[in-house]
Amino acid sequence: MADPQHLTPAGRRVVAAADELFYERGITAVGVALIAEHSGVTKRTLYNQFGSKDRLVAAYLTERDERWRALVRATVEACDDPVEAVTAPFAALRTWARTSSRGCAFINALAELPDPADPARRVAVDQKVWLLSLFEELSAAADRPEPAALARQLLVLHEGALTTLPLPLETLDATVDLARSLVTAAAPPGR
Amino acid sequence: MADPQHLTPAGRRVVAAADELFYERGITAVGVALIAEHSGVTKRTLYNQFGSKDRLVAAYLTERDERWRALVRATVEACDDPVEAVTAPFAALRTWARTSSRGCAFINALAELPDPADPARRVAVDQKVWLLSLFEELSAAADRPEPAALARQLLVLHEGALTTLPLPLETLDATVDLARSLVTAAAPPGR
DNA sequence: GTCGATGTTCACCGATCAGTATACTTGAGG
DNA sequence: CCTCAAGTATACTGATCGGTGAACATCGAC
Repeated sequence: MADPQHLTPAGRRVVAAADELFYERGITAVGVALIAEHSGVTKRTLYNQFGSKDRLVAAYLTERDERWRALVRATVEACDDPVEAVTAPFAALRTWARTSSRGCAFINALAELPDPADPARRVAVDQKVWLLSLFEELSAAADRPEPAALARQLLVLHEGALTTLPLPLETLDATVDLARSLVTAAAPPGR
Repeated sequence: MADPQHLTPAGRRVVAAADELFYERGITAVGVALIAEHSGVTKRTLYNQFGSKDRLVAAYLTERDERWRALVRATVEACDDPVEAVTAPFAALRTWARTSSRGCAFINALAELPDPADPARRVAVDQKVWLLSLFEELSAAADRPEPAALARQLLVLHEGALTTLPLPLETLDATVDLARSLVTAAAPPGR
């Protein structure tokens, strides 16, 4: 049911409204009635499609995750240089930030949903694990030594830039520069 | 009213209960009745002391901020070497993380309280601004060139480590190492 | 000995919450 | 023509939410 391919047109509009409202105003603070209203759909239809608010939240995070991964993949594939590709997620972050001024939706979800059994937590944690292994793959492909350690550093930088986004501190450019220098400083071995 | 010095004994117990419950379970998810119960205080007393939930939230964040700043200051002052002192907030973070497995309370609060006029947002933003200028002061005192740029990098690293804390990724040690190398790599000028 | 601050007890308010019941409409496919 | 799925309209439930009113207890200070 979390698969947007299997959703009806009304279901897709519900997820779109949930995406905007949950992200902008917070998950707990937004009621299902408001989402139904914004998507031009009856509350009954919403429940026929998703069954519960928890599952709607999971669908919201899943859809956002898929959009984010698609953007990152496209940015990576647009890079000719494998060294440049390692920092492609940071370039994607700059694009992403234009419409996401409230920080990371997944970190925010973890903040609001402390229950370890909540299915939405899986989605959020999986996203970070995915990004970490992507950094590692890209580092290895760019012939960096110790790609795992570099990937950890890049992930922390990425999360730092993402979470300071709602703060008026303008940290994005400085972070991208630092990430680039970390990657280039980690020279290929045996030169 | 947010000053813990002016609080009555009952008021202090309320803040202590709010500190635990708001942080562990989220601000919106925890009702005032639950906080009153956990602090052994009547809901009436809670409202006599704080007036509204918003103000209690602000008091909770203020108290947590003061505790955090005191820890950082103590850690900084325990350093003999001014270069080592620049990364003292990261050492403090390691201590802090032992009791804070749910990430940064201030980032979490920003996630839950999207209203720009919310007084609690000021507290959260001010904390990050304070940390940024502390990094800058310490960098300047350690004779680093471009202390402002270094401070930005350190803040992003710090927030990255803090927000990945609830994730099972073990990023803290790697982050502290990277922070140290950034500080030592920024050699004093004119040597 | 009284007075004000601190706190308790407990009932109460209107609003909102997630979720459900029932009956009706619409439109495409066989 | 009929059927079935998708969706609408509306009213409803029980619980919980933040917040209030009013009367009473305790106790140190002047």
